[in-house]
Amino acid sequence: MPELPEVEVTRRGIAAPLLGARVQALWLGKPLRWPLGHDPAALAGTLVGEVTRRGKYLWLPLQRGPQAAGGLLLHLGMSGSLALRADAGEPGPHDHFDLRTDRGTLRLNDPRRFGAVVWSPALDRAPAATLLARLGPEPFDPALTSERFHAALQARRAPVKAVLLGGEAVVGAGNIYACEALHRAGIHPALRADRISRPRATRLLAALRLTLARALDLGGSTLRDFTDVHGASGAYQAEAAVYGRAGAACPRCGGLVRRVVQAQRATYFCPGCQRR
DNA sequence: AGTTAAACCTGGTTGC
DNA sequence: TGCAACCAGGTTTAAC
Repeated sequence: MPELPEVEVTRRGIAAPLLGARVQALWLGKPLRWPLGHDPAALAGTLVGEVTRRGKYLWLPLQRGPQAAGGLLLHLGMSGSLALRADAGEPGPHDHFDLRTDRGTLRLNDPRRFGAVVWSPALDRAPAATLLARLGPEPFDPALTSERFHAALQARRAPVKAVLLGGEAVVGAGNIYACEALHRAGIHPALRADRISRPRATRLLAALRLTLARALDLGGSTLRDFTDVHGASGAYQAEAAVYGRAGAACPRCGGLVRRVVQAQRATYFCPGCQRR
């Protein structure tokens, strides 16, 4: 699930209430993608700083008095979501991490356990820096110009859909928003990235930004598991033009939406208005 | 070097 | 109804 909009919706839900919260305890359930890499008890008494996001990762900095105490790098994987509650109760079968603070419990629910919570001494040091090293520019970074985006596409011979998922030209798009952005831009998902003209690259970047911004407005997409920190579902999936709509009519041209498989992932597109 | 497949894990849906 | 097969929002790691 969680693509950039869902992760950002989550960040917005926890940043203010957790700023300055005092950590009382960390609780770990079943193993996630990687071990925490730190003694949970050693983090009790630290204060949470400002939660930030990079790509689909969240960073919760911790400090002990004036001293930085590293932080937690979180990823929601395919099925993860975070909840923040004053009285969280006992963890359920798919709850695998709690950050218990004096402002409530931040709880990770992740049925598939592709998610991760990793302690790192700093955002720019291992292991956090290693995990973030390959990430391309943020989609809303003004420094990501259409020139730079086009240049990044020119460097890749893979299908543009796969390049969007790769996150090197730009981060944030997962399977839903890559399909939706390509549809909005009128670009065929199988088109080689290096065959995309400057004008079309400009159009694709704009389409991606519009798609992600719209999803943010709607609280993200909820296919099954995702909810924001208050338990609310996203609403974007209801207005998806192509994702998950194989055989249905394209809202723009009325053609039939097709489902194909690219790089082991389902791709939905409209052959009528997405051109090579 | 660069692209592709396999791996991690659980549960819901589909089809025989 | 039962059960096997397939599918799902991601990303690292290993293999061509």
